[in-house]
Amino acid sequence: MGLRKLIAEAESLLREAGVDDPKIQLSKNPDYGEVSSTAPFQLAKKLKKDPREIAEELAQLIDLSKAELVSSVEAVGGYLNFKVDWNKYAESILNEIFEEGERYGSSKIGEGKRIIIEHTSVNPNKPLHVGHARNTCLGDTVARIFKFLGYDVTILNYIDDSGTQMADVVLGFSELGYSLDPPEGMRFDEYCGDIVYVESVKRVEEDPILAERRKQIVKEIESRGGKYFELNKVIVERVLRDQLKTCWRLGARYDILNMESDILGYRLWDEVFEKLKEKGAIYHAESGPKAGCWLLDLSKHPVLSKEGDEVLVKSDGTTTYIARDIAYASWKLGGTSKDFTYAIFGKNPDGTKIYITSGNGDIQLKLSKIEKVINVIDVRQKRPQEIVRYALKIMGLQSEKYIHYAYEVVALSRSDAEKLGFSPGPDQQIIHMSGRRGLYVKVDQLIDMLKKRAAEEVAQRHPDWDMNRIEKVAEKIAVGALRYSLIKPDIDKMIVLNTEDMLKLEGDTAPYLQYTYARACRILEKSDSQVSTNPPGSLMDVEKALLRRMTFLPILIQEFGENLLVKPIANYAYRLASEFNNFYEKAPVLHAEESVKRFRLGLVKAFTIVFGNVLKLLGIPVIDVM
RNA sequence: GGGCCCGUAGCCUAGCAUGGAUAGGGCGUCGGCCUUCGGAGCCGAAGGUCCCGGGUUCAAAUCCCGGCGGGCCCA
Repeated sequence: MGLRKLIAEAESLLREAGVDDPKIQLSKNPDYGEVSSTAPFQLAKKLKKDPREIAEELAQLIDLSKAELVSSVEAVGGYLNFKVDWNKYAESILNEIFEEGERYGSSKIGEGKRIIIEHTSVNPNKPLHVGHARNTCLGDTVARIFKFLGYDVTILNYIDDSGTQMADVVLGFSELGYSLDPPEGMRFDEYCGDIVYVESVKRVEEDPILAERRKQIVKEIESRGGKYFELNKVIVERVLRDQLKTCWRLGARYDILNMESDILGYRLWDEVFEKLKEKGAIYHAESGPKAGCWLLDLSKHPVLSKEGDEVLVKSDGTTTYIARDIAYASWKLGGTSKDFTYAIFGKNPDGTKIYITSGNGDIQLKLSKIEKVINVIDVRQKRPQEIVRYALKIMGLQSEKYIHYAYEVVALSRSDAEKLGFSPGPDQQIIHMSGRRGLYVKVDQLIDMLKKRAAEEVAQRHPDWDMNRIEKVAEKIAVGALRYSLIKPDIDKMIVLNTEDMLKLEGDTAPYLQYTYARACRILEKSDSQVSTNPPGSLMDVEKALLRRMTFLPILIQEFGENLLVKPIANYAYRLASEFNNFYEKAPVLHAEESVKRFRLGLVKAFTIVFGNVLKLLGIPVIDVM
């Protein structure tokens, strides 16, 4: 146990010296030791003394005779800085890493508990664009980390197969003469989204007769019968199968596909409706513009009360999107007596089964011991998600477990919008993507661009490689690059897509991380010496820095359990790679004297373990040779 | 009109939740390092009113209040 042991030791030393609740922090600068305490500042107030004096006194009081890792405590300007015996500390860190291996950084905190994560959830009428990819990559990464924390993770993908967006494409195929066969070389999801959907939307806007026809189609799809319903089913499945190819390419996987039509079909809403009525949370409007509708009473909500009540059932008896979402959310929390039945839709690349809700299915799945339900949905859905949560609370469900994992959208830069044929206004710095207008950059399109760029680099470095090998590596580089650039920024910040910048493979990018890993592999490959965890003498600064960084991982992962943030881990990956490259530059391994060489090989080996774990958590493909 | 989020060098960004010692990086610019483990690398330089103004505190990029600018949601 490296860092955690050190912190525990420093705490206990301070406690023995009489500090009740010693605060320990990581030192910012190696000159201040490994960990420090600001306890003297806290005590200064109570004791009405100079913190510098208190620090001095505490430093004197601390008894180091029982300390294992701490070698000295120094008082500097009111701080207490703990320095370690680096030879012991290094050995302790390396031993822990080698003992834990692939599990290094993981935990058992989630054992016996389930986390449900819904992500992706793209309407099945178009291909995925980069905005969707942010959702998928975030959701998939969150899932990977929860799994590492020991949780049972179930991944849902919600498929809205029965809205106006479906009627648009059904109309295109049935009334506007589009064939169900895409043009040569084009995938069905792209054909459907890029051509049929965009054209259909345009025509409906221009032609009231088509608009009327579309309304009929929506109704028929909801009624679950008739030729439009059947046609819609075909389209949904074909698009969905194509969309999943993109998701898999990004490294994501799914357990269950929840069809919106089945939420209707299984009448989950009826039960929820009765419950809400019982609780007096909904009422039937008798007059006014919303006469005939059933509304959710929001008057007691601290914020939403200012915006009026929310319609759940329209005057024609159909449910709103939010109503269905409340029903679906109740199911996720185990709050409905009815449950879906499933059929098998297919398999993930890792061989695990993907289930799909189905009226004809005979498979039952019981999702129990639910700890959290995480819904990865962009920030524009904040209000509706809050309404859902409020309704759950009224129904007596554990709404605090229902989490809207909100992230900002991906927008287009001026130059990318222009490339797509859009003319931005003079002051328009960002342009929002739009499926309806066909204004978006597709995920596969972007990965392919990255791949081409990466392949050029690989080919240059390995003139002896055949195309197949180059392509394989280039694909991994491209996917890593995209995932990293979508995961790394703060979820509260909009990403303005700039494909030119994105094609760079240097600096703070995934290829840099992958390259660093490959470099470390070369060293291990070229050596046949024994690996040692025992430092032969005093350590170089770059060795200490690398060890220090490696020992942060377990605490970092533990913190994820509290803040659910992926960004700090992406950031950590970069720092760790950077420390390794510094080490690589300044501390020769293979050409060092034997005992030094063995220890450094230990460092390199440990690095590949820790770094490999981190890359896997982030879904960045690990490459031995690139 | 109401609510939410963002604002750190030319550009992008870390740090903000849990206040602490000289605000870290990356791109770009300029200058170095391949007869030692892969130069997708490393080192150095220039570049900062941490949006503005108050407040809390021994201590504020970080917490609180009020503005400004941008984005979003609702009406």
